[in-house]
Amino acid sequence: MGRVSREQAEENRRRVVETASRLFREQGTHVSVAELMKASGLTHGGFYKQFASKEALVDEATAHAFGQLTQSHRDVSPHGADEPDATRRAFIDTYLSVAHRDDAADGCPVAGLATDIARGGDEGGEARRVYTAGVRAFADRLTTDDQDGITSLCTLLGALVLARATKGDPLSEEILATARAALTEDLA
Amino acid sequence: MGRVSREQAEENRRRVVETASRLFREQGTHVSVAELMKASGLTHGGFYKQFASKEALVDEATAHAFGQLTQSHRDVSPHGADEPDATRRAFIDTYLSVAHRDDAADGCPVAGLATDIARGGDEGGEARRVYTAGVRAFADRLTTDDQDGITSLCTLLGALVLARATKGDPLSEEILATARAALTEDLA
DNA sequence: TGTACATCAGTGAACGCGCGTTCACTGATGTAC
DNA sequence: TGTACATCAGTGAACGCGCGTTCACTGATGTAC
Repeated sequence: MGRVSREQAEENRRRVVETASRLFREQGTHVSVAELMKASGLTHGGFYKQFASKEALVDEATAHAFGQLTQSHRDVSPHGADEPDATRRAFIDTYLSVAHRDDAADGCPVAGLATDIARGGDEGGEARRVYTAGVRAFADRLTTDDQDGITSLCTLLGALVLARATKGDPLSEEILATARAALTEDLA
Repeated sequence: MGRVSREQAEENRRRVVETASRLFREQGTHVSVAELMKASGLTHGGFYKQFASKEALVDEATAHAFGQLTQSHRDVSPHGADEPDATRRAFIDTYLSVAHRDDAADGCPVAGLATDIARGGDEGGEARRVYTAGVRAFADRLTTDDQDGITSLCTLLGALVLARATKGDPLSEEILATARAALTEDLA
């Protein structure tokens, strides 16, 4: 193929990080370098021209996924909205929707990466720090005068994880609907 | 080593299932057959004298883990206890303890196996059915006149998963304590 | 601006290793007489 | 009860395969003049 322009190389690199952040959330960080590169339209050999190791990509993809999450929080933040209750209700309904359950790749990294982060070595690298900061920020966003953000996040996350694990059984939709009702019952 | 007595063979088999049910909860179902057999005091070659495939062991180990869960529910059931509120409080405090966070191997299979079940193929085999039935039974156990069992389970599960993923940061203990408080605030 | 050449992103084969699984072999167990 | 032999749980080497990583090579890009 020969050398590629600097802009093209940067775009290729970005696409690998983006692909990784999606496949890691969907299938876990065990997704292979070869698969990641193929899904990005490249061959696996070039990987180490862009990344020091697979672990470095895991760190970068985790940061990328949490960057997107931060952006989506900014887009529909309960804080300072005209109608905070309606905004919160919309956020909860989206988070606990069938669409979010079925699209882990584009979904919340707190849910998609939880187990891989938990099992990823006790010390844990950059990914663990980014993850923890993301959880804290998420809980803060959910905190209101009436609701504790940490507890709301636990219920949201638990419901999404359980709905994904029981998908295919009616219980899955029941979990989503029940948690949605519980989390929105005090809202206007 | 030569042939082994029928009772010895059955005990060896039981030990493999038991070991698998612990290591799968702790590290995921990616734990290798060789590692599983070694941890059971055997060599890997004999595995297929006892199990049809690794997938069959995953199914059996999942069922074993949920069998233990059912037993522990029976031991400290909120139903029919002399002091139901105290029993429920004790259960929640144990479930959201640092000890349970740090011992996934002997812990709740709903938490330890959630991601592996969710990612384990859309149709999913026996393990998926056992898991779903276990979630339903767990939620039923948590249901009271005042509390919805599904929502309580979502909060419990979410808190445990998040505490494990943020372990090493003070946020981890904060999550456990906050969820404990929220889940027990209405109890006597 | 045009030419000569160095750079380096991407390719594809290869590395050692661990995976799930198979198999020839061992020898104590279990059984037939 | 004692002996002869078939059974089969467990061993350890081997299988094809995919893993993360390395490397010689290609040839368009970027640069020096």
